[in-house]
Amino acid sequence: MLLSGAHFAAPGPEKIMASIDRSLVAHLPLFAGLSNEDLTEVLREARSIRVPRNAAVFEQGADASSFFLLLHGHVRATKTTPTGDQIVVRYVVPGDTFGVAPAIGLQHYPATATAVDDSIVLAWPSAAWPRLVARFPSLAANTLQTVGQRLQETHARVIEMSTQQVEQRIAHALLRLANQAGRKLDHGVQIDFPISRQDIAQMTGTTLHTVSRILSGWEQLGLVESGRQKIVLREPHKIVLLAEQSAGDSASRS
Amino acid sequence: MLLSGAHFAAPGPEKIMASIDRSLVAHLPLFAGLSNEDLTEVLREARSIRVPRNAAVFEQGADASSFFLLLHGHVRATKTTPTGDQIVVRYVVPGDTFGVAPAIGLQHYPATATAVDDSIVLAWPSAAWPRLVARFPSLAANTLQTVGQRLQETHARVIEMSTQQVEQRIAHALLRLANQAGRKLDHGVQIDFPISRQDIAQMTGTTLHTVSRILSGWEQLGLVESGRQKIVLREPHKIVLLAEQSAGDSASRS
DNA sequence: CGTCGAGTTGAGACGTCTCAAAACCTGTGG
DNA sequence: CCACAGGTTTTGAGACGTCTCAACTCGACG
Repeated sequence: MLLSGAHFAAPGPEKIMASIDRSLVAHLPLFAGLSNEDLTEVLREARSIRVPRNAAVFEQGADASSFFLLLHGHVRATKTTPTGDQIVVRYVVPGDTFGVAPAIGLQHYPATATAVDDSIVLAWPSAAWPRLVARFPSLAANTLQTVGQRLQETHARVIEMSTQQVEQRIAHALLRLANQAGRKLDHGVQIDFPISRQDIAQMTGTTLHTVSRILSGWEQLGLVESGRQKIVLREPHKIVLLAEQSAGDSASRS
Repeated sequence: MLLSGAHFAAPGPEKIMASIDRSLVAHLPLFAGLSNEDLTEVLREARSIRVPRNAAVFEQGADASSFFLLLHGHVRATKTTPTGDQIVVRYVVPGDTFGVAPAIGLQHYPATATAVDDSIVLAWPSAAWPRLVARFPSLAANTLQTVGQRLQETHARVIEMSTQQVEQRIAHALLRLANQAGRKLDHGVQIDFPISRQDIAQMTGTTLHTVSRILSGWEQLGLVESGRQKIVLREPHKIVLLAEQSAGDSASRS
């Protein structure tokens, strides 16, 4: 399962030969501390790839042949257990690195990355990592910071799952998504990519049924407006209150 | 809340002036790729500190003045939420780094570290990190790998909490602890530091009551032998089976 | 127009939590 | 050396949140 060639032939991601727009990426955390020339040198080794909606960038367990930076679109990282259960690890937003298995010493991708939107990614061959790091040590330092932050976020998720009930967890998840990928509308904030109840269930450790019930409830109260793979937060502030609500104090019962 | 001085005055950790035994640490992942002289130089900046049982190495939210390497003993890292809920992030075993907040760009410790055993730690001042990394880039690369691994482990924990029920999660937790800190006895494997039902509950996202009930059940079946802050796995293999058991297939009902 | 994925909703089962009380163990101070 | 104090563990009983199972609706797309 190499990145290029056969694997990408079927669903259709394709290389784009245009040179990469440096102004788009220069400010990213990954490249902090690099000069303009350094950046050019780093980017020279990357290819830009179009990934159509619902196509996989890489699959869990496959050989970690590349690491990536998302330029445009949205990518969902999921893990599947031997028993077939699946969870959503995170949603990748533009500017994020992902699939950094080579950097953390993994031979194989620990998750599957799927474009949920038509997306554009930069891809470096894994072999480039040690070379680039040797030449530009701040790449390692920057990536360390990023991975450290993700570790903190994942701990936060563990805490949520340990101490909060489903409604609070869903509220948190939606607020996080709205912050990362919210599109401001006049009647609220829309999560700017297709997302199903199932996806939310896999982010919060519950079932799509429970998610559906809770969102239906919120819709009744006018907190959200949701449809097929679409969610708009109409009252973000009230959802924040829901999220912070501790197990004891329940709301008015309609 | 600085590391030295007043903070450590009360419970009694004390500096040990003996030079650090290099043979003990030379093989650790953190130091991979360093020459003997490099190692000497790195160790020169560290102090060795004795931390008595139940004393804190650092507190969540405190200024991240140092980062650490555990030489001897065991340290529990915990996080407390604003509402007072607490979870166990992990148990640190000898050879592990911890409190690496400076490396991942955090100004304050995201968790509290408490010695559960009389322990000995190496401490470097935070200010040393950028200097050491500049001089020995493999430190950053090695730490990146370590943090990456921890991220994987934490994801595994999220998956467990999403897909398994309490009994399986406890089984997994105990097996992990036994692997990391198991002392082999003739009648089983003992977890080699004091650990309460409460601790296990905070590792697995449940209550001490449920942990107690389940361990009592296991004790009936002869799988474990447990007492006050003590657990011996008598039948590790059978516990592995329990851990792998999916939600559907329940055991024989006595 | 039929099919299929996404969402909704009800009813009941079940695992775990909560509340409560008691027994137990261990280190400490009288 | 004993008794007490405080943390740990056990166990019961009932409440409750969420899952499971099941059926149905809706809308998009070929």
